[in-house]
Amino acid sequence: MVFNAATHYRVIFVNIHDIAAMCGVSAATVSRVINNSPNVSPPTRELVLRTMQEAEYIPNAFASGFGRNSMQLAGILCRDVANMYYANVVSLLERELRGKGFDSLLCCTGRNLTDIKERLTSVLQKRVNAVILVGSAYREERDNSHIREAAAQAPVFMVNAFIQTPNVYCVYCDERDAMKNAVKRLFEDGRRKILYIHDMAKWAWSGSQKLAGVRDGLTECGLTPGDDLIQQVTNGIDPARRRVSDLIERGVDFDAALASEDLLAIGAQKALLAAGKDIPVVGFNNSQLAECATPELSSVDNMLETICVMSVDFMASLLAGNKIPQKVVVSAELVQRKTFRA
Amino acid sequence: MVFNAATHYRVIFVNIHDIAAMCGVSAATVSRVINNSPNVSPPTRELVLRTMQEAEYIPNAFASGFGRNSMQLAGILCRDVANMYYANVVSLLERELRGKGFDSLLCCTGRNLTDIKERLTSVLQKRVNAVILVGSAYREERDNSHIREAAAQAPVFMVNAFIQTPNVYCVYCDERDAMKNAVKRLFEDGRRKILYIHDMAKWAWSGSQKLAGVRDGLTECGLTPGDDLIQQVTNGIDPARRRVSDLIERGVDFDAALASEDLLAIGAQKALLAAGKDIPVVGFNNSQLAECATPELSSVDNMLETICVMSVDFMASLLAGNKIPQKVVVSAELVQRKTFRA
DNA sequence: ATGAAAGCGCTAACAT
DNA sequence: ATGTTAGCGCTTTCAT
Repeated sequence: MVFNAATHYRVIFVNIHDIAAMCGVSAATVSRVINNSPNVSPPTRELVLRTMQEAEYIPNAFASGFGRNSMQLAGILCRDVANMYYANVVSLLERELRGKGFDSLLCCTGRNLTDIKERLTSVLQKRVNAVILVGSAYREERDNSHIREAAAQAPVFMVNAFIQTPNVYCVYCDERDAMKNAVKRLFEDGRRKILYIHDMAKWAWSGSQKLAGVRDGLTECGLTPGDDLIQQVTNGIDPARRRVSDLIERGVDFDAALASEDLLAIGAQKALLAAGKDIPVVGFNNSQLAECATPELSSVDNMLETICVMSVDFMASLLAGNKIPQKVVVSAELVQRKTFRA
Repeated sequence: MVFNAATHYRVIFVNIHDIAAMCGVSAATVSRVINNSPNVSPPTRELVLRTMQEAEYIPNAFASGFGRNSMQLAGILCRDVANMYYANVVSLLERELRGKGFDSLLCCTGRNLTDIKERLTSVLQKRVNAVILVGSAYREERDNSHIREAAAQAPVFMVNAFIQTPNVYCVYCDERDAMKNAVKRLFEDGRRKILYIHDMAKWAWSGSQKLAGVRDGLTECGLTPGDDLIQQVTNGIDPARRRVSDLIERGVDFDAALASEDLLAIGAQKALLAAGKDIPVVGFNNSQLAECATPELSSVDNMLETICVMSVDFMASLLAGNKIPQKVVVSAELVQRKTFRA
């Protein structure tokens, strides 16, 4: 038994040997009962079970994991769960992982590379069965050696990002294609001057994919991507609103607004509303924010649920010794609400 | 060394003895270096450090925790991180915990009591140093024995909920008082028919606190809480919107709307906007949704950051052997935006 | 069906 | 300053 005797509370842990002693059997037998091995006689099992109950015995999961060399743990890294997008992903991943018997070690890294590396190490020290990297923020522009090194210790799964390197597996949404299609839908609706507003930081792979998609779309429609109509702002409702207001004031001409994130679309929407300008607005992520907007925002759904379910399925499959694809790409879908109907 | 040899990837774990052998020292010395004990000669430390680097040695955190009988882990339970409110709390808790050297085991339980109990056990099996219960959803109306039992294994911290029982520590916002004050502010603004819209499920302590606060406020202002003006709906924008539309259609008279959650306030706001009815609207939680609304929603801030920081500080303090209060209550604050200025 | 014993990777006395 | 040794709680051969 272990007495955890901090000054103001006291906890007694009874262990497998205590139970064994109480039952007059060996620890091995108790272990067999816990892991319901068939090789235990019904009466013995019965006795052990009852004793465990009475003694309020709780098996130590890590000791057990220690013995069998698997902590049944996945490390989930994201920039910040307070961000709705990541919160959604984490929620889905946790649910799927639990369904397969894995616990989730959550780690919010921020965007600082030094911190990220440190957190990666921290997670690997817990001997997680896999590390799951959420979002394209973990893909550095040039040097991804930290990910390669992590992958040397445990399989790495990237949710909505892609890096080609051994033991790293990626499931992501084709955001480039999604943006191209959004532009085309707006074009088909008769729009010829489409404003694209984004918050792409230089290092963001996802951001550059979306931007490329917008350019693809414009080109395919025979439009020229004017500099005025591709606007970069810092993330947030207000920066987007201010920028769009500015554009309107300056007399910049546009007949639709497309954004790289719902939050930005909402900012744009607010500016348009204030100016009495009624044109289509399309966001991205199809988050709850889109429904909160008035009028409700049309938004590109990047299939988070599908992606998360697949990622965890693949993880389990890999851990079970199967071969899995290094890369899976799923297509997005435009969810049409009030601000744009094709 | 341990070879993790699933079919399609291979991982080699080098352990403390490998390093010791490579350096020609004992494992104890390596351990000392890892935990930077002063009792190691500079050259030896140097050698060990270099060797660890070269061998890409990553200490096993759980083995170490095993040895010192503390996993440096906290279990965070919430209904669902996809909910912005919980996401916020989890984010804050994780940040604070990490700052104090604790990892976060995240567990989304849903609202089913059987599931909750199972998850509680699951978390306790990981020998967490503390379990943190987020939200009042964990306080059952009558039987809280599962929490008491958990508290027998590890200190339990409740974020924004309260149960009086040994080894359970609670930090929460005085939502009753907050609601009372919100009502009074609306009264002072000249409002006499205040609609309160909430989604209180019977078991929700937080919900009943808020409702009581509304009643307190009405009473103190000499108003009678008419049944028509206290409306319960299921959570979500649409239910709230529909209900408020109904009320307006039925000619129910009210001159302000107060809600138990921002989401409901947004629903109410949409109905009011559609009906061209311009009256104050006040939400609760001061979530990002409040800023997304148009016009921006005034909302009661329940001091999440303060609460989370205090909770983790207390946890660390308790684990360090100090005495901490079983209950701390903080007051809320009305954040004024477009929909209501006192 | 059950037990004995070694070992998982590390820490923490206790020696020296 | 360094090594030796005995655990931490459980799993897992290998016997019986």
